[in-house]
Amino acid sequence: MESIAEIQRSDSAKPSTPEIDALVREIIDRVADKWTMLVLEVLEEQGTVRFTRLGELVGGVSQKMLTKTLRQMESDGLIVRTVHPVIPPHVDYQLTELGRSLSEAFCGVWLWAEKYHDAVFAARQAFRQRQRPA
Amino acid sequence: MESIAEIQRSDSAKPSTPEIDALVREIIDRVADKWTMLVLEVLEEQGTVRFTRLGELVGGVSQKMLTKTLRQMESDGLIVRTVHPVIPPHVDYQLTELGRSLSEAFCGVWLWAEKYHDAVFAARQAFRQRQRPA
DNA sequence: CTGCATCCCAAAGGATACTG
DNA sequence: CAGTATCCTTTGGGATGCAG
Repeated sequence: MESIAEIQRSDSAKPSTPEIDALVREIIDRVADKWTMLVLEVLEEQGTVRFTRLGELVGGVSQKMLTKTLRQMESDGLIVRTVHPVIPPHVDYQLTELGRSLSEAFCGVWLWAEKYHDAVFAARQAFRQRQRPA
Repeated sequence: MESIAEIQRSDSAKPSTPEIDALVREIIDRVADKWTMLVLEVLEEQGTVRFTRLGELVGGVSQKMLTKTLRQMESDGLIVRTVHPVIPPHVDYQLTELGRSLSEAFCGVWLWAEKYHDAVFAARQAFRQRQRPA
């Protein structure tokens, strides 16, 4: 197993073996999802939330995608889904410890967006100008 | 319609006005993109990289999506695109200060993925078991 | 109320061929 | 080399109807 491949990159900042890299990639792909992040944020702020309310708070999500996203997050261990066997049905969602940790990790991006959105919009405008030189 | 709904959120941890919220949402939508994050990471680690090499390092990206992603990132002020007018053409990309700051912000998610990917996979397996009770 | 199933359309994305 | 243009497949996502 000790091939040359492992030795030659001892200066790498991250000790990413190809296999770990693939795993991490898989997670990033999954997690770098619009609805996942928004649901995560809502649950972080609101605690325990019911299905319909969650859809309202997220905003602009179809119930189809909401269901899909929630199932996926549940499968990934980010949230717990609790069904109260009453009529009418009552289902609520909340973050797991894992979910909270991801929310915290993503917080940096959120703060970045809050801090630099105007810089981004300015850059876009400048870019458009550059593309249209009369 | 709702009457009290607007007043009751003065205790929110984040001072998000509806307008800022929409802007931030827009940025998150844009930035919570698979290829954007991967390109960002490659450029963070490698510094200045050429088009083809970038595609190789990112891995699994079609040149169509790579081009699209790069254009978008350039427009958003995350990267600079430098064209060297030689034959054959030589174009390289590097992060701007803004791009580096986003990379840093996203670093938390990266570390999260590295730390918890096995927890996620375990959760998935447990979930599958739960769904197949005989 | 919560969601699954279906139909259907629009957008994302891959493969390939071609150009400066 | 660094794209653009084209075609085609996959996925996203809205609408509706229905069940528990």
